[in-house]
Amino acid sequence: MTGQRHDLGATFVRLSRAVVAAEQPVLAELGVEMWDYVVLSALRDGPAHSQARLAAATGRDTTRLIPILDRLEARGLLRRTPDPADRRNRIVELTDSGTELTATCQAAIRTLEARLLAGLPGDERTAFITTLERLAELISAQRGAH
Amino acid sequence: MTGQRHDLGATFVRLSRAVVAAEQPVLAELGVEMWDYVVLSALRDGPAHSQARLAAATGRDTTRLIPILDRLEARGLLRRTPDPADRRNRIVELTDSGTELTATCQAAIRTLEARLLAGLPGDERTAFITTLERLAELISAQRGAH
DNA sequence: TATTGTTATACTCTATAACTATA
DNA sequence: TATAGTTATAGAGTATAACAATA
Repeated sequence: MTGQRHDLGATFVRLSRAVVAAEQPVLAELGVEMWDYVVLSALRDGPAHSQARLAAATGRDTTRLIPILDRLEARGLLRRTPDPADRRNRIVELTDSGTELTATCQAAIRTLEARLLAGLPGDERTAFITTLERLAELISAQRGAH
Repeated sequence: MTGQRHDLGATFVRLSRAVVAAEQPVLAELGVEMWDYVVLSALRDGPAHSQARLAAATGRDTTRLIPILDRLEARGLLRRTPDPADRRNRIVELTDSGTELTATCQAAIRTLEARLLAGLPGDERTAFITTLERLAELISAQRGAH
């Protein structure tokens, strides 16, 4: 008997919805949808060697990823080039303008998050973030082992 | 610059999906879907004075709630009775068998959650849960004030 | 007339299954 | 033949609008 008041899952879902709802207008002002941002962020640290890998990294399947990539490519934010080593694969990478927009978005998101977390004392906040990240990895690992 | 590695929203969404995915088979074994469980849980502490309130409490709108209530009522897990004071309203409450099943589900969910959290040291775990609940309330309040 | 619950319709999102090209 | 990407179709989930009962 832990005295937990709510279910963990319900609380996570509730928080997710609240945070996403708060983030959407911030991104919309930059002309970016939530899933655009997820894809751009996934490419921030370097190109994806195939669309399949990018889909796995972002939690979408390949078919749902395509219209997003189409849109972002049409806006000149990323490039899809066939991999010379295996021309079935498309290497996906940010353009300069994509890198710039991604940084702008991320800064805006971080500012918002700081505001959302402002009600927590500083040390509690950092401890929370640390545990949260650790838990996300732990649970992902458990699922992987299913 | 906080040194956060991932976006808060992305981490919450990732965790939500992982936890829900883990919970679904546990509930399915009891013949309960996720949204059934959300509704049953909302009624655990007492009847809802109208379906509209129940919808708000569970984050569904009234139209989406109805088929769920139909199903649970047909299974004899809850009752919808017109409020004598205003017969437009339906009071929704668990039957005895609904109360029993809800308790069984909740116990199963709590067991699963304990397993998911088992990788965290005890004191870190309780601190995390405390902050999580507090943050959920904080952010809900901020949204309410929009 | 306004509101609760209900039903019916339309729309969006997601998943499944074919199709093209490379290997 | 197998795989990456793409396109097309079908299905589930969600939202919008009309309807009946009550106030």
